[in-house]
Amino acid sequence: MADLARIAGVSVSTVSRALTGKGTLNEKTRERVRALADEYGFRLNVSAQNLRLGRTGAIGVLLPLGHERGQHLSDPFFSAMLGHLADELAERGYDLLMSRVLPDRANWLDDFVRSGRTDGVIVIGQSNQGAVLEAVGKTYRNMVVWGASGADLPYLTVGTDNVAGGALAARHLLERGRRRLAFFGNIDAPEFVARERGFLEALPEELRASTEIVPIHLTPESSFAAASEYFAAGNRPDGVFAASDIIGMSIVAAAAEHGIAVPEAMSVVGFDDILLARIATPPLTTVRQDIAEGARRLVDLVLQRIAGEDVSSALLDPVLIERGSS
Amino acid sequence: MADLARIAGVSVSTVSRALTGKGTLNEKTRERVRALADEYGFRLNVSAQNLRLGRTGAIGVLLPLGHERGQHLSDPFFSAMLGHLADELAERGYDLLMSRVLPDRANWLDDFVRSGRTDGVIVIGQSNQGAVLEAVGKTYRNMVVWGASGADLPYLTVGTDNVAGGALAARHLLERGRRRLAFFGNIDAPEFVARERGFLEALPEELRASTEIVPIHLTPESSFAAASEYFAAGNRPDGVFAASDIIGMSIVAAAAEHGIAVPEAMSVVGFDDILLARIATPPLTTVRQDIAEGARRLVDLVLQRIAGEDVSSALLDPVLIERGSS
DNA sequence: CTGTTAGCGCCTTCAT
DNA sequence: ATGAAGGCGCTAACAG
Repeated sequence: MADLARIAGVSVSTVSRALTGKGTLNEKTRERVRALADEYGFRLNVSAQNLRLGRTGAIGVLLPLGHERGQHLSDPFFSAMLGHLADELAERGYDLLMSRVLPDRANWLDDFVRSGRTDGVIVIGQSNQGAVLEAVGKTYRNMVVWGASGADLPYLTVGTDNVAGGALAARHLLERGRRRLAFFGNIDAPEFVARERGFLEALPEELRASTEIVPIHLTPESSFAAASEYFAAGNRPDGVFAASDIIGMSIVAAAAEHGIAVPEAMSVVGFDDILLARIATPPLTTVRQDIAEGARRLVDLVLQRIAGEDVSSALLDPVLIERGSS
Repeated sequence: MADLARIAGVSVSTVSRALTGKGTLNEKTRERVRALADEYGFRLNVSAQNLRLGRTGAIGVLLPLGHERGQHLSDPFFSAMLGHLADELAERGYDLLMSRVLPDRANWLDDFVRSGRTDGVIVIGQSNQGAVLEAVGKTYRNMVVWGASGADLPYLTVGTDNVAGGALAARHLLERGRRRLAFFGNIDAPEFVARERGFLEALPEELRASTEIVPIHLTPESSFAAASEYFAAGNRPDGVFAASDIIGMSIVAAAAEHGIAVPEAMSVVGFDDILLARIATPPLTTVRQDIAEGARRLVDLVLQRIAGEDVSSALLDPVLIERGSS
């Protein structure tokens, strides 16, 4: 900046005013300095600017991999979310600092927020880190979490109404005349627990008892293996609710291997409505989460918190999308 | 830092030395300062630290969306790459600054690298931005691009040998006795052009002329729509090479709708080997790219360039994975 | 072994 | 309308 000031024959503060557009400055001087800056390929150093302004201009997006090392980012749901977050943040002039974290140390989140690398934090998925989130949420305000909302959590959440989503799946399978039901899902993360609960609660009492809960991992390989094993053991449900589309697709593939026709002999309902659900064979019936809207809310909330505004958590409505698998 | 120095009764430089571990310091003083820092929840401000050190501690990962607005990040290949990059960078103490960019302005890349927000840049996919990459590559050194390698590009590349990959697909289909061939792919980005070229070159001359090139977009919906239209028009190839797994899965789905049995009546070969390829119905034969290795190389190269070392581009070998779709 | 000092590149109050 | 000066939070000579 000093160089440019010398070249333009003005002071550094004038250069600053010309390039940021802030403050009051003669229009001609401003134009002249800007032209010179372009000519010499000069740009303001954003890091220094941010240091001076007491901000970083970045929001951290953290993906805790607590329950599933392989899940996040291999699951199209999370990458779609990440893409939308990137777009939303860019639109508002913020950078997106991404971090996958293996929460081995209990203070991974605390370390991150106190390092001052970002102005706020969006955590995608509670995973099994509920305690950590609560602890940090009590003292750190600029944090929003994608996931299940809770009674009175000390942090903001944005998420789909998972209980309602589970109920949608249950009612759909009942309408299809299915009675031998099963739920496939990871029971470690609150989102999935809520889906299971909503599913069970919407069933008539006698079915609730007979419905099988199949604990499963969230990666394609392991959920396929688990489903395959399940069918190999002779289990023959006629209606399955999968806690994610990836699990749902794995179940369909495993069923094919065991000669179980979908949807004739067994209906499968997924969760998320990832883009691939539409081109699966057969196309997957699923409970849709509005990812774009979710990303928008997450960004809205964290920026409002940074601005010191008063905000509260958001709950999004799920929608059942009927396709060929049921 | 000044506060902590006062509390500990030492100077700020002593605090700095204690917390960074650099320089020489009495072990007792170091411990005392550290304990105090913990007690008061003090952490060094990474931004200020980096400003002083003349670095940012971050690498930019840019995804140009030139040819396909919807592609990147909805394609599991790119998100898998992103995940691996995040892991590799984290392991080396770097942050990952992610940016999806719609290259509407010609100087999107120039703006980014000169803003000084990152120490280096990894661009995922050349898209249709070859000219921009070349221009910036001439003056900016710390850039590595995932994609096709070129004669003498002024920037570093890491990528799969797409020509060899195309040839693998061609030979496989020939072995299966397929003769009515088709290639489905976007012909806008160099990676895909190279796959097509490798495919055609490996065919006997008479087949090369009869092979249909079907231009296609890379999102699941649009590639499904295009494939569906293609079959609806009465086309009946018996061997198809898809430029990506997503396209391949779309083709399988579209074929099912038109009563074309895969693999009996038609073999389909994809490209990438995304996790889902294994659980597709039928499981997808594909040309695997080693994403983890690719990410490692990308990070290696950009960090070596930053360190001023002499390095050169890397080309990875593709492998054919035979599964049920062929 | 530790303290003092001079910046990293920028913005902003206070003068003029 | 512009310039001078101080400082954001930190590190690295240079002294002592």
